[in-house]
Parts: sequence; C-alpha cells; structure tokens
Amino acid sequence: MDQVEIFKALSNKSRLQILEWLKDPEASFPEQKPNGYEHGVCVGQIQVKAGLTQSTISEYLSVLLRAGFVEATRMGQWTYYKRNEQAIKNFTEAIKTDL
Amino acid sequence: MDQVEIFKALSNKSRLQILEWLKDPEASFPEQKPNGYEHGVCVGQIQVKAGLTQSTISEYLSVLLRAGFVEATRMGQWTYYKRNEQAIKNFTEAIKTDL
DNA sequence: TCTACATATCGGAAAAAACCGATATAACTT
DNA sequence: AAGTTATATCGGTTTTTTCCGATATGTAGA
Repeated sequence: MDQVEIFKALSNKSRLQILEWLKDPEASFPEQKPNGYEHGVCVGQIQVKAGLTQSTISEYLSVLLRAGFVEATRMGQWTYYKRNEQAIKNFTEAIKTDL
Repeated sequence: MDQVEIFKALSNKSRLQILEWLKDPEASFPEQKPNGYEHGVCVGQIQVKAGLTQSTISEYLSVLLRAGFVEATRMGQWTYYKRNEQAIKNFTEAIKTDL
C-alpha cells in the first residue's frame, strides 16, 4: 500500500470519524447486540451513526480496509469491522520517523 | 487548520516528495547559490527537480504552507521554503496519540 | 524608466473522489 | 424454494483535485 493512498484514506471527515468511533465501540455503539464487540461493529450501525447511505459506508470501510486501518470479519450476514491497532501504530510510528 | 486538510496536503506524491527533499536541502539541491540553505530552497529549484510547471509547484508549496509543514521567506525576487520541523513534530505526535 | 527574472494568481481541462440509488450476492428464516 | 436482511458492487452526478498555460505582481539591474 502506497503511503499517498494511506493519507488519502485519512483525508475524509467521515472516515476519520469512523476510526474514532471504533476506538471505543461500546461507548459509540451502545445498541450492539449481545454478540459483543470482540469482532468490532457491523456496517449497518456505522451507517446509521454516520448518516450516509449504506453503499457509501461500505465503500468507505473498504477504503479503510485497503489502507490497513481496520480488519473485517464476516459472521453470518454481518460483517464486523474493527480497528487494526497494530497497523495504526506501525503507521504513526513510521510517519513519526519518516515525515 | 482542519486535520482533514492537513492529511489532504500529504495525499500527493509530489508534495510528499518535496517535504522529503527539504529534509536535506544540501544533498537534494546541490546547485544552490552561495546564499546558503538557512532559509531553505527557492521555488525554481524545487520546480526543476519536481518536473512540474512553475505554477503547480507554487500552488503545492502554498498548500504545504497552509498546512504548516513549511515556512516561506521572501528574499529579493526569491522565495525560500524550508520545513517547519516543530510543526511537523507537533503533527506526528498528535496523530500518534489521536489516531 | 525599461527590461528581465522569480514567484503568485487566475481560468480551465481532465482525472479522481464523494456521494447516491439500484441491483447483486450471500446468509438466514420459514 | 421463497422471502427477508446485511453487505457489496455498479453506474452515474456533482464536487474536488491535479495539473497546465497565460497573466499579474514584485524585485533587481541597466
């Protein structure tokens, strides 16, 4: 993944917001089903909270996925997304030394 | 300056490249006049090295300036640009804790 | 003042991004 | 199998970004 593409993934208010929300899923998405939060939050809940259409959020999540900032887990008909903390750390460390 | 705008400033190969070059102006721009490098490198040299037009580079430098990554010093007919290391450090520290 | 040169700004063409609605796919339910 | 639900993908419109050429501005020198 190109560094420019990674910065592009972060160049959008909604995508930054999603990453922020996923820092604390319990607090950000209290309506989560008993399933728990271990695998993240499903697309629909993010979509409602973001106030954009389903297709847009699905697209944005795949941008974040390609950039490596989140990982996806398919469970039944749901796809759960959560932050990839290690990848995020790698990125922030990298730009701390490279930028 | 909005954080989204700052990431946008970094979402371009040429602009990232310029920031990179300005880390070591002596090595990146050996043709610099006896003036020295204390105030940075002038637009024309960056333009030649980047291989884009003068207007584009002038524009890109002002994007980097607005984002706070560089500072400009006008000296006679030249404008010298150099990195604002403190601002860059502030930014990388901020996303290290916030992202 | 006239000319030359460095940089900034303006206007625009082409490409990319931000969305959307419609449709496809995949999994669950009955 | 047929209907329902969650997500992904496709096609399109509008906005933004990328880059250019032309022009304006600002400074220095003859």
